Amino acid sequence: MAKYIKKHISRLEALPESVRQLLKAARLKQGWTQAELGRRIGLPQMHISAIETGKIVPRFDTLLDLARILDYDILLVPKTLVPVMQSLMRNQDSEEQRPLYASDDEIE
Amino acid sequence: MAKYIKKHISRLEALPESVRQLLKAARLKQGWTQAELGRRIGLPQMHISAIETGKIVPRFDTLLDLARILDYDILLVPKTLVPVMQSLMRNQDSEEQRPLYASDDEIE
DNA sequence: CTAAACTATATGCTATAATATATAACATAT
DNA sequence: ATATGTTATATATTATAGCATATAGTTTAG
Repeated sequence: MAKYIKKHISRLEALPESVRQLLKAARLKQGWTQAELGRRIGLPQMHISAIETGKIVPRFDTLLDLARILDYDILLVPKTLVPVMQSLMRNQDSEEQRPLYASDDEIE
Repeated sequence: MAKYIKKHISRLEALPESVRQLLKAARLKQGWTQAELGRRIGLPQMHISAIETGKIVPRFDTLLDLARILDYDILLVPKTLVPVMQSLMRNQDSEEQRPLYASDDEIE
């Protein structure tokens, strides 16, 4: 049976820049402060700051809470469909505002 | 300044069932055991099991590693686009196989 | 310029993801 | 039925997300 290779070397890296930018932009679009956003999902202001500045990588459920309160959702999609989805987001972009897609740049 | 409300009551719940089903299905599609999958991203078999069975909620970067090695990606998308994306995934579904989209059921 | 609002950083603590190892439970094949 | 491969559970430790509070910077409004 194959053993894992890495020995206690954390895989941890910061959230992708694009994700953090998007979260911040979405928060500002709602006109919320970090404290106001945190209040809505039960996180202290300090934590929102840490996430936006890349100090920590949130758990998946935390990111999902954040996304949803900010009118986003998180989808697991087959790689083959990613380009199509990106163009969809860029189009909506034209008629609205933001560079709305994320998770494009590498996390490592 | 508004204070957060919840006092140390964890927001933690299991990963959405649909996400866990998808991860497992994608792993099996590749013909990988939990140990083999874990080896590829540096996680012990036990951890893969815990994620698939909903014992833990992984960090975002962990889920991203998992998704990508399984030929998926994670997108943050505006809620307004979710229905379109879902139908896109269902269509590809017809010509391929899985109910490919996730994060639809609630986490709380 | 000063005050107020907001954001980033600091410290200590708690909960839990992640690491490591072992083994029980389950499935599959011979 | 037993050996083999696979998955789930158990225990212990370490790393870090998250909680709570305080405060130092930074930005914005008057």
